[in-house]
Amino acid sequence: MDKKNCHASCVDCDVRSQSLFSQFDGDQMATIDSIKSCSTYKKNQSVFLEGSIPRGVFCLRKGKMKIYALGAEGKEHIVRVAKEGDVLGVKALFSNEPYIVSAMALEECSICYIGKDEFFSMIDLNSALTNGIMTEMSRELHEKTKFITNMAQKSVHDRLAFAFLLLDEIYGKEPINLSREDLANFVGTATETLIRLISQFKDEGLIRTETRKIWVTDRDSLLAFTA
Amino acid sequence: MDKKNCHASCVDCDVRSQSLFSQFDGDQMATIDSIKSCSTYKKNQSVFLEGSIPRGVFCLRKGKMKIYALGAEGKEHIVRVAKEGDVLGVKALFSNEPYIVSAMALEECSICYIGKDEFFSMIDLNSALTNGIMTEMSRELHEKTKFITNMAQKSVHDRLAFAFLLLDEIYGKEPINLSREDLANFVGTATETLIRLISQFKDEGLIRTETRKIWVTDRDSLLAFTA
DNA sequence: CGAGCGATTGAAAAGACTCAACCACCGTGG
DNA sequence: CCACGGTGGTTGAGTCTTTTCAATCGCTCG
Repeated sequence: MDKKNCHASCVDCDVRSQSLFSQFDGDQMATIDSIKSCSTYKKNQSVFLEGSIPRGVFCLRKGKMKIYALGAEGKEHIVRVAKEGDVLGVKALFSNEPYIVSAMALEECSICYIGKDEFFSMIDLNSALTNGIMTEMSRELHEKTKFITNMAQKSVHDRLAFAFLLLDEIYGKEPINLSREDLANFVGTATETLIRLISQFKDEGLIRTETRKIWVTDRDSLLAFTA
Repeated sequence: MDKKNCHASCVDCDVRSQSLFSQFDGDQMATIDSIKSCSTYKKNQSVFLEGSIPRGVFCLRKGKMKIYALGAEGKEHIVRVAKEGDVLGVKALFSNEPYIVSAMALEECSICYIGKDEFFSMIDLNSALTNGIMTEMSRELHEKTKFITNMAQKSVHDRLAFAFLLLDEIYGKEPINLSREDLANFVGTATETLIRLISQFKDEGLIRTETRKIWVTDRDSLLAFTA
């Protein structure tokens, strides 16, 4: 594994407030600090692979990751893009089955790791965490359900509009920064089709691009497509 | 509401063994019996509606239900078909948001109901239930993830093959019994397309039909499409 | 028996994919 | 410093899939 260790404390982790771990007090934070490790992953480096056995959870401190599955013919499908503060691998730990998705760093990432046993003992100590996980799971299930309906009924055009809105939130103030291929694999279409639609969206003034960077300039109009 | 009460006990409920409530002892079962109510729903009767506030959970004792969302232009998309033993509405209770899907009886159904407060006090009493719910949620999340990948990448033909396999398991020994329109709304395609594919599947000897009933006759070949 | 709904078929049009070629940028090594 | 090769991005043309619209069929339930 080609990753470097870093030694940062959860206490001053500026993404903690948005994460599952937001509800911990000082003591518990110290505990986490003592059991977690933190590594740096380079762009395109794998964090975990579909089919392998989960041994802990990951907390994304810095950077973006893509979570993807390999469909038929090995075609990659990006299930989601994870951002700072996201905790990955919790469900896999509960379902007690191998990963059904892979995770790869889209840019330089700083990722903390907590082993399975430690994570479960944290749960026993803090019932708020259990509730947080439940809430998180139901929220995610909720989102996926909507997503499936969208996927099933909408044209590629409308799905792309939806994807832009999602990604815009994930990237926050920064521009969306994905390869055309990744974008196509997120929307579920061919790269060429995606490119054609991108220029169409540009012509209509909905987005602005600069090499691979994309800015959403008209959220409302995009939203109208997904209604 | 046009539903009739029935007075059956969980103790001799023959689907309990497959449900979330399988892990209860006699005492707890008696408690549930005392707090639950049970009603009969006729075919095409709504059980709950998208947008309304969840006030409890439903346990499907007998019959099949469709769980669906309304997409753009009011087009129905069937998210799943619930069968005997399925418990519905747990996630909605946790996420504490209005239902994002509706539920309707596909045939005469017998459905038990447990109010929100009672359900949460059950959870407090039996931590195994919490675990069961977590496992259930992660399993479902797992399934939906796979489903999205399938949805995104596969042709209608292959999605239908996948749908037949799913439905075959849900219906068990009985034939799949859905209207062509419901089937189309489950697969995410137009009714006409679905009908054409059905006759194609029949020609290839993968399924057998009789009016609206469908038997899967060649699981292996269907499975090959979804690989 | 007749209305009406679900199922089916046909034909044409639209959407999306594939394949192939070409462009543009970037880093490397000579 | 420049030529080279490689990768990712873009465009065009043809083809296949899927949808749409329209018409017909067939059954069931008053």
